[in-house]
Amino acid sequence: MAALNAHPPMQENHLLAALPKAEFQRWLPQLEVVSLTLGEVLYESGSALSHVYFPTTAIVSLLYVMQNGASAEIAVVGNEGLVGISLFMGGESTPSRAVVQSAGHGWRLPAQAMKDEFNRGGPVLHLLLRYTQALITQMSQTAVCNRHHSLDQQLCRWLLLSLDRLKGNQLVMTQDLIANMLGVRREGVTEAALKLQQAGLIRYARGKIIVLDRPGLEARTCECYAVVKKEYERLLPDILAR
Amino acid sequence: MAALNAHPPMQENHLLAALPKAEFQRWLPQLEVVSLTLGEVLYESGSALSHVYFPTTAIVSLLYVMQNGASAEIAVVGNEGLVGISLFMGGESTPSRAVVQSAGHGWRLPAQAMKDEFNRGGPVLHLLLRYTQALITQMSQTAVCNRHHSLDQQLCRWLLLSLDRLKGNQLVMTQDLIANMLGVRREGVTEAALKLQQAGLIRYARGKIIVLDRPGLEARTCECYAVVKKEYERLLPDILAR
DNA sequence: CCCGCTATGTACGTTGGCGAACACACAGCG
DNA sequence: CGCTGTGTGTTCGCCAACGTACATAGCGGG
Repeated sequence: MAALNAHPPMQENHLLAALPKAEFQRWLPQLEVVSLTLGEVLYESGSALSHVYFPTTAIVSLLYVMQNGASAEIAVVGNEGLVGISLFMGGESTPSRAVVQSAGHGWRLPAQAMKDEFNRGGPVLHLLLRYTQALITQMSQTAVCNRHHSLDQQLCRWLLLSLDRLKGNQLVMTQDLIANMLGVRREGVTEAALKLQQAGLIRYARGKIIVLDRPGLEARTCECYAVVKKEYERLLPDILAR
Repeated sequence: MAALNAHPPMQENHLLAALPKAEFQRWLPQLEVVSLTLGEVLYESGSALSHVYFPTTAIVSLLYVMQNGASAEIAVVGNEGLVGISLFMGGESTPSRAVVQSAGHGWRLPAQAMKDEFNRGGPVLHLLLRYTQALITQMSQTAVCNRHHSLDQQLCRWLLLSLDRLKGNQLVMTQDLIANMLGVRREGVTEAALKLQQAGLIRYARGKIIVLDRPGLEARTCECYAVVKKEYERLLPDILAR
């Protein structure tokens, strides 16, 4: 773990941190720090992955982009997880796209190293699969939320999910970006955000959002947020104990 | 495979059929034919699974039921797959419910047998994970579809997905049931179904739907259906070659 | 310091799906 | 044979989100 500390600006990735020592040692020589810039595409729909990414301070969205250009977020990945599960699930690619939603850093590992490690079986395999199940829950709940909940509620859910994956209480994120993730109009996000600001829950200006009252957001969001959060805690207790 | 033929009324489950001989022989003594009745709950949200199910002539919906009783379908499983992936993914349970959406039969296998086989690694593990990735795609696409597409389009998608998992061109399914799956009002389904009937694509009465013009449905549905179908074919080519 | 760009705010008519209420019609049962 | 329950059709007002258009306001570079 000393190696991690050798990169002071890097926060940990909790999935990496939970690896048994032996496995981590095997990976270490191949792990590489990368800077992830806003809007950067880590992989494209249908293309084979060259690396898997373990975000530390960055957040990555899994996004589906429709033929007409409209988009919808499937799930979000931060320092609790990894981007590129299709590598070990066996598909090599997915119909979705991975986009950096919040700039920062992460580690990356060559695809082959990940596959080799996974195929050894053992604890790494089980850890990755439990993470994948948590991710599945997030995707399912996104489907439910898209069906039944108001934009106001979804915005709260989205802010909380993002906040959980960052340190501090500030998000660097324009309303236009959020609208793209949620798959709604920018104007809709403006109205919803205004309500939250007027209620004193958040404050924002030109792409910076500061969360003032987190419990207030939790009170306004739908059940989806709690369902996902509890499922991550249930499936990955060793990881999320911060 | 002779054992399957020993049950003439049973159609195959393609996932079972794709198992290597040695593995199949190990499972055989523990496989049990079960009759699945409409509305039967195979597992409940949050409860541990006692068996995994391999539908043959039945269709099973993975459903999330909200606190207020509203529901939304996450994905659908038929003779191409299995119900209970959380067993080998490591979570033992999920926040969703598995409900029989179309009565029929299936095989079931005790949970422990599935876990033991999975933990041997090898081809069964990879087969199951590829299936899981296909299921993930279906879930993702459900989220996208819920966000962006009209009820008319979603009804077509749903009919096609169900049809793909049955033989023949008839569905036994009330509009009320469909509304529950899609998470919409029954009246909405009535209106959408009327349009399809008036266009000569389907014919229905009191819980029986007959598809007259499948290409017509495909022309009316959104891209989601094709995305999911292609991904199943890509990930499970050995299985879906009927 | 001003210009232009980007981010946010506002307004207007439109629409798809909602909730509720009720009409009808067929099937199966006693 | 008529009754009852279940499945389907129809209506009406309502509202959230949409598409479009345009207004303001801060920020950064020339």
